[in-house]
Amino acid sequence: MSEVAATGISVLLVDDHPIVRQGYRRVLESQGDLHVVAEADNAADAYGAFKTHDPDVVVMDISMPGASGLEAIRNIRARNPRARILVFTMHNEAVLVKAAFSAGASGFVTKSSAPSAVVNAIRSVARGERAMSDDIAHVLAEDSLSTGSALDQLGEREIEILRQFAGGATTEEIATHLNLSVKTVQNYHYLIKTKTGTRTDAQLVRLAAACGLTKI
Amino acid sequence: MSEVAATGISVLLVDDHPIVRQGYRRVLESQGDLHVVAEADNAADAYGAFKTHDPDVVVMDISMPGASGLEAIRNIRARNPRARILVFTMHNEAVLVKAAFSAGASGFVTKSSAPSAVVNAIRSVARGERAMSDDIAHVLAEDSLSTGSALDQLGEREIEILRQFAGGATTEEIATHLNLSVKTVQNYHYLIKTKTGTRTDAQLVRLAAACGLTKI
DNA sequence: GCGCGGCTCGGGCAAATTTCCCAAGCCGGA
DNA sequence: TCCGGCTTGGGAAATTTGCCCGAGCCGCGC
Repeated sequence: MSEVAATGISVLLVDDHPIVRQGYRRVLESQGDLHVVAEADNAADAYGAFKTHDPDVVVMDISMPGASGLEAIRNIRARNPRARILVFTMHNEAVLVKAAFSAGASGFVTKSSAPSAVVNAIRSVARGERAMSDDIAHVLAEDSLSTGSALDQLGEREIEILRQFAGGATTEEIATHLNLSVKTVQNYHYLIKTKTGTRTDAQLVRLAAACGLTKI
Repeated sequence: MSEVAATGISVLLVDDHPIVRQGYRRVLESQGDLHVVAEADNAADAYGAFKTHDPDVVVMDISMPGASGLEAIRNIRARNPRARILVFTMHNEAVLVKAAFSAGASGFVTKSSAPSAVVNAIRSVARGERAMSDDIAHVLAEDSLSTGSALDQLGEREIEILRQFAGGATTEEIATHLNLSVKTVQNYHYLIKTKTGTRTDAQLVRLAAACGLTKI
């Protein structure tokens, strides 16, 4: 997998939409140096295909049904820490980006990017570099100026409150469950949002779901 | 636009992701009889491109930022009632399908469909037939048998606002996107919650996700 | 031992949002 | 034509949020 220059770059495509995969395949293979050696439409198959084909780069949409794409990244990296994974998705939330990188992704490119940016990102991660699209860099820059870190920064209590909140409980219900004052739960709610850099309850729910804290 | 057999089928591609469009273009043009004559990444441009190129079929993802894709369908059909519009999206919620058809779409195909099903759907709508992918037919069938899902009671505007909200947008952002007052969006928010019987924003997000209105 | 920093718990208070009720315009169907 | 539903918003009370603060507890290093 290291002789990139001589053999071109082998790519594993992971996306849950068949025609999207086929479209990417054609775009990538028209480049000459990029070769799609396998496709997968879910996290489990992605892991299997990675074991079989050992591609230079995995291009993966992390918003797939079933298991979390982040989990797939973790699995692949656990098997081969040298694996290069380029996340390619329509989401551009800072928490997701950070979660992807900390899960072991080498790059993060949004589908809003120009096709040339995507293929360049693939080449970059194949060379072992980190890559991200301009909009993602912007999101992360904004985020680093305003907020702290993602879900790992949360304490036990905060995790528990976030779980119940994302599960649909009201502030009062959480307070009752945990024998806290409503005020305390409200403060935790606020603290969790600032810590995770989410501005909306909906984003918080999505984050919790993306991190496997709650299932939808 | 009627001499389809002699000249092939001209297609206008509407999707907000550049590389997705480029992928579709390659898939469609490899078919021989399909020719992509224009692309657009938003509703307004789609309408302009339709006026300019008068394509046989418009292949459109209705989940675009800004104006509703349903609105774009209506605009195009208002200009030319013989326009053939094939909705091509990842959403498979019955309310969305029904809304698209009542807005004037000729077909509805999900991105989960096999590429062959997509190109066949394009040929079908070009012949003036109605087309939908198997999963959409299944969803509609289920829907017609059920007592009504939670989202069935929602109007088009409510669906759009719910989608954006569940996607993480704030009330003000939604108001800006849709050119409404914040107050109106707030009222919709409240109305949606009462109609769906949810008491929490988190429950609303989960409902939207469960119905395929948004993905996590 | 002692301070430092972290988590946990909550008060306070202005600002913002939500909740609920209401009205008006528009449009399609009976 | 009238009724009902959708869409758009105003108004006012109720609630929550945003951000500040202090207190108790516990581990950790000096």
